[in-house]
Amino acid sequence: METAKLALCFKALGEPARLRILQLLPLTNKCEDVYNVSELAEELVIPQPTVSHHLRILHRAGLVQCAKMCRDVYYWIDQPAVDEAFAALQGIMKEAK
Amino acid sequence: METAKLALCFKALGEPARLRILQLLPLTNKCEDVYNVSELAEELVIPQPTVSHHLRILHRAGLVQCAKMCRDVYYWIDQPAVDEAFAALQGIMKEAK
DNA sequence: TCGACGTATTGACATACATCAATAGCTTCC
DNA sequence: GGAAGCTATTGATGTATGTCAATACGTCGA
Repeated sequence: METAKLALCFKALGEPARLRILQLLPLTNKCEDVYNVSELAEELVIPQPTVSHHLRILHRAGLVQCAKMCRDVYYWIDQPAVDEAFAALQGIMKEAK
Repeated sequence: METAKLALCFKALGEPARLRILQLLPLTNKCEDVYNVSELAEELVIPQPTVSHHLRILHRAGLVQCAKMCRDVYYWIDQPAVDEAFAALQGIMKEAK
């Protein structure tokens, strides 16, 4: 992974509001009883557009995926992508002699 | 680890310039032939104050340590701290049902 | 078709931050 | 003691970004 994309991943993770969102997202798309965006906003006591903004950043970083179901949009964590980011970081750090 | 400190770690990692610095830092403080700050700056073609600024951010996040040797200051990666940050992220993500 | 609901976008605003030049603080060497 | 070298700090500047209100867009149900 190039460093620009890797930095994008960590930048996405470097915001308390987005970490709070990740706390509420499922690790797969197979889960039932999952929050849609509005429910996330209500749960976090954060305006819905702000939550949508943060989800967009997480999605652009490739850390979460989403699917539209009827009127709702559901997001979930792309755990392999998270693992890959950390592996890339380890790779960068091990370049040192 | 509280989310505020965790976000600080990832914010520190979310900058290409700082990832480039990490590429040059050793994983322990036992290494020989290691760059001091000025040599890092020269190697990266980044002004020395800018490198110092980034090192400060990495240090405040707890991701690197430093030691003063004579006139030079040497920085190295605190790998246990990096691992701990990733473990904390995994813990946050696994809170989801 | 119209209204209600869920989500994304836009615009405005304040704050955070990366970057660099200048320079201050220390340490070492002559 | 003074010059040179290494690092950190300060100040200035432009850009990036988090936050929110307003609203547009799309979907569903009556």
